[in-house]
Amino acid sequence: MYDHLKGFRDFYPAEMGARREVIDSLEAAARRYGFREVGTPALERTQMYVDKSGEEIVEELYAFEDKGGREVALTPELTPTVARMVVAKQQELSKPIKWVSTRPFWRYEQVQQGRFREFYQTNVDIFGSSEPEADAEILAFAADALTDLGLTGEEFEFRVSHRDILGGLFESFDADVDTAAAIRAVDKSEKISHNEYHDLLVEAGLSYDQAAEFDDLLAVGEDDLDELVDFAGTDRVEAAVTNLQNVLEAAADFGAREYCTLSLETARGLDYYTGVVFECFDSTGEVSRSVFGGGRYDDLIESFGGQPTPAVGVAPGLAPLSLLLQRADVWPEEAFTTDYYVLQIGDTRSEAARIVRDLRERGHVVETDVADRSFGSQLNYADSINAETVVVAGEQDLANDEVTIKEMESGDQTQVPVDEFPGDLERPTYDDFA
RNA sequence: UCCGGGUUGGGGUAGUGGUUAUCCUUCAGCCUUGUGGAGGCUGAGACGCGGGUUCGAUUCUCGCACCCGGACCCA
Repeated sequence: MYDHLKGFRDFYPAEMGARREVIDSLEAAARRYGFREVGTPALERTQMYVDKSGEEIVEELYAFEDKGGREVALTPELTPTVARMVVAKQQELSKPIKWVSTRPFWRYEQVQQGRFREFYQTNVDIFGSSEPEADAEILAFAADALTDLGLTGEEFEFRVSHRDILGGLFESFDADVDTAAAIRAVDKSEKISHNEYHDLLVEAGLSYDQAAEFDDLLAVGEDDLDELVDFAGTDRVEAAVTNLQNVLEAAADFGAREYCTLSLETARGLDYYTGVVFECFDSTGEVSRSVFGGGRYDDLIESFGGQPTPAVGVAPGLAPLSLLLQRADVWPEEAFTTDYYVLQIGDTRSEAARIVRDLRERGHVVETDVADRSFGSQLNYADSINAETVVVAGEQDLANDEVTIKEMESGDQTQVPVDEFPGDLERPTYDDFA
């Protein structure tokens, strides 16, 4: 017996069926918006992640030297890869570029609830538009994806913020602020105490009075964003506030506004975000962590050597999403369904196979005996796979040129002439012959 | 990397420093070449791995692996 590796999981058919339904639903929502699927490698050069995130990131990677002496890593995220792809074909791709991809990623990190070392994410990105409609389309896609899965506005919320509002406010203080550190402090603010939060802001360069003032500013209501403009008095903050308002207005037209809450305390830890950022939370708070997040990252493509190309995206992870779906009791049922089981008894393979093939041609899920088992065992198996209808192709039935059609749920059955099954019927069941 | 709690047949469990490790369920076969969700019989299947203490360890102890939480981190 071998153990699996920590943070790597096996999915058996029942659970995999539920996962498949969720993934298909997410991707179907993306396809309706015209996001096109891309396929991407599992390995990239380690240097790409170091350039984007710094040398420390190597500790979090499955990184190694390949047999050709290249330093490579299992992809921990998709963004650098799609950025690389955009840069490589920048001229020939028509804008905006709208891509979707569901895939595993790997990070060497500590396992905890909703976090594994191998995990699946659906990445959805738009490249080439800085318009608020692009941000709003990402929000609308995310909202559709969640409501398609059976969630309602009672169960989740998008906490929407804007990096440039935060950065612009820090800039407007008469202090030498380490903006990145200050934004990280904001990102942590909900998890730590008030005093610890202020301490972090002071470490980033504010005075205690300024920290308190900043804290008050962030609590501003959705209708009072202009107060921030008045306070800062800079074009940067004014532009950022206008942009955020425009995104929310577009989101209203796109049907996503009702899921959005202004939450300037939401910052996302990541350095490369530049504009609107948002995180999806469980409204009941039972799932304590952010379920997923997204936002605008306008500088990344340029930093990868491309033409300046604005970008905005979101990446729901299946593991945290499943926590939310299970909490809301809309995780798909983990059970098989089978349309038909064709039961053979005696040497009836030839006729049974004909029936099986006819039914499969109609697109149904059909099983038959491949283990030479007894009548009782076959029926038992048909029950275990939740077969809806059992077609008994037994010697005795065929001797009369008949088959027996049995409805498993009720146990009712009837005889049908073998050449009338399935006949012209698309999906014949017991009721058609009773 | 750190903190806490775990690990006994496939799943859920009882128990013990000493004969054949308990029960439920599951699975397979048979009763039943003709009827599953009922019953009977038979069978399969476990002390996570390694070291130490001991005459003897599933039990005590140490290390490791894996699991469940949490901290840090979160691309």
